[in-house]
Amino acid sequence: MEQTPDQAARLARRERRFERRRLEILEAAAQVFADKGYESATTRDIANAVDMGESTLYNYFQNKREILLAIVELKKVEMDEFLSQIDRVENRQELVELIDQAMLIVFSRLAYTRTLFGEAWRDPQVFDIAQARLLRIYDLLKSYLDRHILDGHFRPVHTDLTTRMIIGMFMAILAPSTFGGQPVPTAEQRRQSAEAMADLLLAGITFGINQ
Amino acid sequence: MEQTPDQAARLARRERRFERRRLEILEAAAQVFADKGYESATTRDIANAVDMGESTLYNYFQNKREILLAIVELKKVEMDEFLSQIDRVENRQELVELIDQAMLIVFSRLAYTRTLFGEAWRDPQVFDIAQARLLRIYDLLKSYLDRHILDGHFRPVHTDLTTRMIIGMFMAILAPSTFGGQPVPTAEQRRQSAEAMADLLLAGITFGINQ
Amino acid sequence: MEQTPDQAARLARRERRFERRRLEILEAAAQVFADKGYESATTRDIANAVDMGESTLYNYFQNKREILLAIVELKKVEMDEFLSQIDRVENRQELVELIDQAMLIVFSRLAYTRTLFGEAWRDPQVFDIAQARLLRIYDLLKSYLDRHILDGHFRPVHTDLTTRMIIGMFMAILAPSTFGGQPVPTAEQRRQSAEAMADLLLAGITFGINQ
Amino acid sequence: MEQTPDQAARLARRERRFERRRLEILEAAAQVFADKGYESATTRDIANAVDMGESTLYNYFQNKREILLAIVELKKVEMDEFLSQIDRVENRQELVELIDQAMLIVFSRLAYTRTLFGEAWRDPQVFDIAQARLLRIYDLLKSYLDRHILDGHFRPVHTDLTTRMIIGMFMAILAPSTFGGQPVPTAEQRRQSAEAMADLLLAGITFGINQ
DNA sequence: CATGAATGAGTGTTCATTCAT
DNA sequence: GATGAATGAACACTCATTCAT
Repeated sequence: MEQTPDQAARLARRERRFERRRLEILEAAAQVFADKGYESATTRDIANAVDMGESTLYNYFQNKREILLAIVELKKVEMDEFLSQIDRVENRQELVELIDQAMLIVFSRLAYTRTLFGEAWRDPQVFDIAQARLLRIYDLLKSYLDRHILDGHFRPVHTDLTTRMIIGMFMAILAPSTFGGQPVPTAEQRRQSAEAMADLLLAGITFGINQ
Repeated sequence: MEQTPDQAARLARRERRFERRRLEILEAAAQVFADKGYESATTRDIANAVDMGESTLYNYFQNKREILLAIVELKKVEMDEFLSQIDRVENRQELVELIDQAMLIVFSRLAYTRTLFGEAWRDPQVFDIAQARLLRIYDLLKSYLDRHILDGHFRPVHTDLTTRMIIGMFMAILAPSTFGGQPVPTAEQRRQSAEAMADLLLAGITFGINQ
Repeated sequence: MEQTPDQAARLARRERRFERRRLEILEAAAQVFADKGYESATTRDIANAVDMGESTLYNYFQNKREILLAIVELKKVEMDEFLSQIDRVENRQELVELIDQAMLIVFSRLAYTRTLFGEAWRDPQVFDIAQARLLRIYDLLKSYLDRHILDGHFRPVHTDLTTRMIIGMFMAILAPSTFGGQPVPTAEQRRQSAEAMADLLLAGITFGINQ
Repeated sequence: MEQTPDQAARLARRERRFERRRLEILEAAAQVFADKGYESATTRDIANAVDMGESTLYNYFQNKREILLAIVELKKVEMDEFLSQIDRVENRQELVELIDQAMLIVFSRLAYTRTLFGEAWRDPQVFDIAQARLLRIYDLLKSYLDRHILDGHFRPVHTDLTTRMIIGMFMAILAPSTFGGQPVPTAEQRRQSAEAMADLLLAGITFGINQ
């Protein structure tokens, strides 16, 4: 009851150890889920991947499903934060840069992405999270479009549908690596893809930018 | 050895009955798989959906997996055949029409599509089928682009990436109904989406069409 | 109600056809049971072996088990009848001949024998039949021994145990072909085996026959 | 990394517990297989016999078949070791003793024997094990015969066939208890059987031993 | 905190048998 | 008499989860 400072330190360390171990599990589980899908992945698979006993998992998570949810909630903000930079995009070059960086982020956590979208339409709760994430991105993009249509930079397109199509274009570029088992593109290829996307996108939504 | 006509007729009828029943099962199973995913769907679920005994399924299919494969192989050609009409597309109006019809086809078999793409990245065999289907579409679109770039109708874009992005745009439009649980759009909404897609697409790949 | 002669003939023919078909089934089923064992053999296996529909079997037998019982009851007498000749055996040469013929009989229906002894200790009813058959043989042999001990041809051995051991010797010779998957011996090999058995047997149960 | 002694002790105890439990299962399963046969015996039967949950079995064995194989491999050597004593047999009395002891060994594990021979001609792998065991015994006996024929103690019989027949005689004596459901013989009956066998056997393979 | 052991509730699949045609 | 189709009752096996240690 006394040794407060000592105890507190010990507790904090324990806490950190606990949190670190939790993350290890999530990392490994994300990979397993990405490979086999949530249903096909067994708790034994996960335990093996973290190199711990199966039952030990239950010291860190209530059940298998909670692991899934923890994964998909993880780093939920990162992309949003990054994408808020879109407001600073003022020319083609900056747009290319933004797309390029966004791709990099996705590739840096392929397993998470695969898991998220792989289970989203099975599991309503996961779906909600995926939707929320996409919605955040959707909002950023749409308001960007709206604004620049207003100020005359872009043609008056149907911003709802267009925003969705932009996301579709982006995912189509990522798809081969994310879902198709293709290797992650090199920096050069990534840049090329970003250029192509900016090209298709801009030449469609701006007046005669190419002329 | 004689009664050929009678026997043949009986055999043919049996054959048809068998095939019809098989299709009933596939229809129901596609719905179940679309709802729950292949792994979570049980043979009991399927049997209930067709309103037959669980074991009766095995008179029509060797095992659960064969049902999945039969579903994803089903109607494999329909979309390809339709899309070959793209060569006849010569102006914006015809493009809108084509997109509109393509959407209609997808919506007419939502369960199949969901099942196909839902399992594609779990199951290599399903993946191959999905890829083959997409590749056929990809080829049709890409050669269309290539041709019209040559004859000067389109800007010289990166046709590989652009083709993929076009598919991405299309899927982004379908996504809410296909994967998001949203209701299938009305004819009006469909037309509006087709217009928006043609708009974004053409204004990007043609020279100064808006000017 | 009238055409008695015609009807009777037709009925008799039908009866014969029926009996013939029953035997075909038993023949095929015996082979299947011999190969796979009763439990592992399926009614489908049997139906395939007779080249008929699975359900057609049930026009000839009440159920799978009845097929087994019909098999093991079949030809139950043949060996008994043959062995009653043992009373006429008066010298070594005739004994060799008898053993040789007995082996021939067993080899002529390997499948039946395998089935009978294969299921005998699983199925009490089959066991009873097997036991009854062996008992009949046992009785014939034992009374033969008893008689010839009385008349001084044989040493006064323990006839119960000795009879059983004689049967054991006989089965040991048959075992490789019957249970071991070895090919049925040639006439020459059979004769050699019969000689060896007579040799071991006689030199043991007669006084100084070799001296 | 340090507490080696403690950890090692705990591990060893666990190991022993595991092995003990494995044996319990094998013991019970052997009985079940002996009673019903491998195919008819269910995993539930086995589990009930060991008084554990059905699924718990699978913590000790990969599948039902592995239980069978573990049973038939168990104690594979015991009989061989014992029978190597045959070389020390020099007179009738010692032979009787040997046979008596061999019977005792068989009776001490009736369930194993029944299971082994009950499945041997169904399952090639079990067959191989049964054959190997018999072959070992065959070799010991045959070389014993060969040797004593050479040194003039035995008549020049056909040693291959004779060896097999000896095994047959032995099994014929065991058969009632092993396969026929008869009670295991008393020590007195066992001795009597051994005497009878030695009697039949010796009087056949030795020159005038009775005279 | 870690884990081996145990298990109930399912899962896909088999198979003998029935029945309408 | 022959059979395709249907099915209930099992069966071996899996797996997430619990619990004593």
